[in-house]
Amino acid sequence: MPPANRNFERIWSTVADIPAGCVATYGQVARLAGLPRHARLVGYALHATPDGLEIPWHRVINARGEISFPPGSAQHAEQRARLEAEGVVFIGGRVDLDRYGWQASLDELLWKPPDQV
DNA sequence: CTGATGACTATAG
DNA sequence: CCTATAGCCATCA
Repeated sequence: MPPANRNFERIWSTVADIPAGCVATYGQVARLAGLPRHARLVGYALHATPDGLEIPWHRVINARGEISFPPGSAQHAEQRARLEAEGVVFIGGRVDLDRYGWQASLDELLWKPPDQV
């Protein structure tokens, strides 16, 4: 169990707070998780998500509003399918972040387990 | 230990 | 729209 797992837990927790029908960028998740400038770590954390931990990973996309998986890959197709199932519309392979971007409310940010505050 | 890699971002030209 | 640069961190060879 690497010590870095603590950062990963924060990231997973933040991703879990993303409501259905919304999307968040890697940098946004990192910032809300208390890890600014660590967008890359978010991607790595999601990649290293342990089996059994179910989080809405598909609601995390890059800053351009596009899926970061290579087009044509199974993961890309699955992520897009999951988002579209939640009502997210893709235009030209991109999502309108102004419309679907998650804007965390104060309540959501404060809604964290005591040991993480 | 060192260097490369990755589901990244922001800024600048 | 593109490329180049720099920053950041965990993991792996």
